[in-house]
Amino acid sequence: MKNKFLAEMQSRGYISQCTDIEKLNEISNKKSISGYIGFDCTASSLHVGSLLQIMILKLMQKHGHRPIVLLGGGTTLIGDPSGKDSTRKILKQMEINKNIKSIKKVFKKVLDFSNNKTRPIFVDNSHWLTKLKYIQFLRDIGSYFTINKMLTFDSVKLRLEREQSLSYMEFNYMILQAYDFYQLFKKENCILQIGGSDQWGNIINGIDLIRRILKKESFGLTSPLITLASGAKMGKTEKGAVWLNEKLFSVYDYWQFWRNVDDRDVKKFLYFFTEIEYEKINTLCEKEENINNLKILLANQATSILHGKSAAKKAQKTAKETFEDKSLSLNLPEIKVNSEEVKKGISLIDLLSVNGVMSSKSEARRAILNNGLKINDKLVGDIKRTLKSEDFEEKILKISYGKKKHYKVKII
RNA sequence: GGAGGGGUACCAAAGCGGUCAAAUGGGGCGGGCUGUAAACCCGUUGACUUCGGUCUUCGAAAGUUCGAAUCUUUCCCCCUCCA
Repeated sequence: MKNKFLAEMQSRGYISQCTDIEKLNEISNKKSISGYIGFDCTASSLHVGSLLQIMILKLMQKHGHRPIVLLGGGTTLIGDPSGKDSTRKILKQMEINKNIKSIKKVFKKVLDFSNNKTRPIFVDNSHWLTKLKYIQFLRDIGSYFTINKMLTFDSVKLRLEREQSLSYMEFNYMILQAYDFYQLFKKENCILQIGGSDQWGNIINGIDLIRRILKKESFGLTSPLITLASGAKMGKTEKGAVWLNEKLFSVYDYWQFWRNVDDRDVKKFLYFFTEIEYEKINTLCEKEENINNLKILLANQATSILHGKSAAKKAQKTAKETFEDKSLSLNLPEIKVNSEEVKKGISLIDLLSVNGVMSSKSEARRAILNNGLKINDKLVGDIKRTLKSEDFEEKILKISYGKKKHYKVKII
């Protein structure tokens, strides 16, 4: 297992379980294979929770394999019960289509489309799922599944044990996902399905189905659940979920997210979320004495992968100006005010609550009273503080909320 | 279908007629210390406010009372046990 796809997968810590790693390794070393990962389309963007899977797709490309991205328009209509206590909210077809379009953008940016052999394929399972005929499907596919077995899968078992309701609709989810794999196996010669560790049961079902109908072998592989040193769930910040789409989570915030990871998670994240070679990471971690440099490296690499090099550089520059030089970076998030209002004086509390920096006036008041607000690095302290022309220098001023949230206020 | 227990703020959980915007813990936010880290310590955590207060909140609705998260009725939901 040298220098090849699975070896790197393993060393980077991408593998939790695999149905038959020896055999899969043998095959993937001999020829180019296709593997797929399905993504949920319940939101208009994926978040960092899905980033590991995306990195796996990238890694497939690196080793000459072809990734298939399944944007589950069909299965999102149903909702995967895995790892959920209650039924997910059901989306309309229209919303799902919008989400798929938006989610696709991320893959377009991250994956490589220049190489014919490894160019990713996008598929939407609604193409085949919505055309299914109920009776036909029950006879052709449903007959291969026993309720006895289905009841033993965690996604179902846990719900039943907790006496949480599980609708018949959701109960069918695993069959549909199995059918997806079957379809992709037939259409695209896709022999591998990858997913998060909660997908193990669903993946196994697909493999079984393929074996039973086509008498062919296929493979399943799951990635580990990412755990943080602090025990918290990965991907939460003061700004909420870490989304991959720029519109929902700015490049600067994304860079900051990586810059701020716990010391104990840095090395792991370098393996997970950068393309730096495994050995290189090891030597870097050994040699580097200031872990902050590794965090900057992580932030630059991870941000480059998603938003491109120049955007990452810009974010780093903004961070440097803001935190190291303590100056006002022009790239900070901007709040616009108009010059007429400035002449009259704008209430600081109003400005912050209206622009979403604070969720309410009370919060703004509290922040000021707790010495959490600064204008141009000077403590505010007075809840009646207004912004006047004198506060601005060349029509610009900086407001800081806490140590990490900085905004540029600009007169227009 | 029968018997019991319960629904309280972001979460968990106390309160069981006025002193309750509601104990306590977790989480969040801010401050201190630091390295934009962790740990620790302190403050804060419904909204609005002319900072005097005012308004809305304890599953939903109606009622008793000067006064209800707390009592009554109906309804909805959840849990445990029995059939």
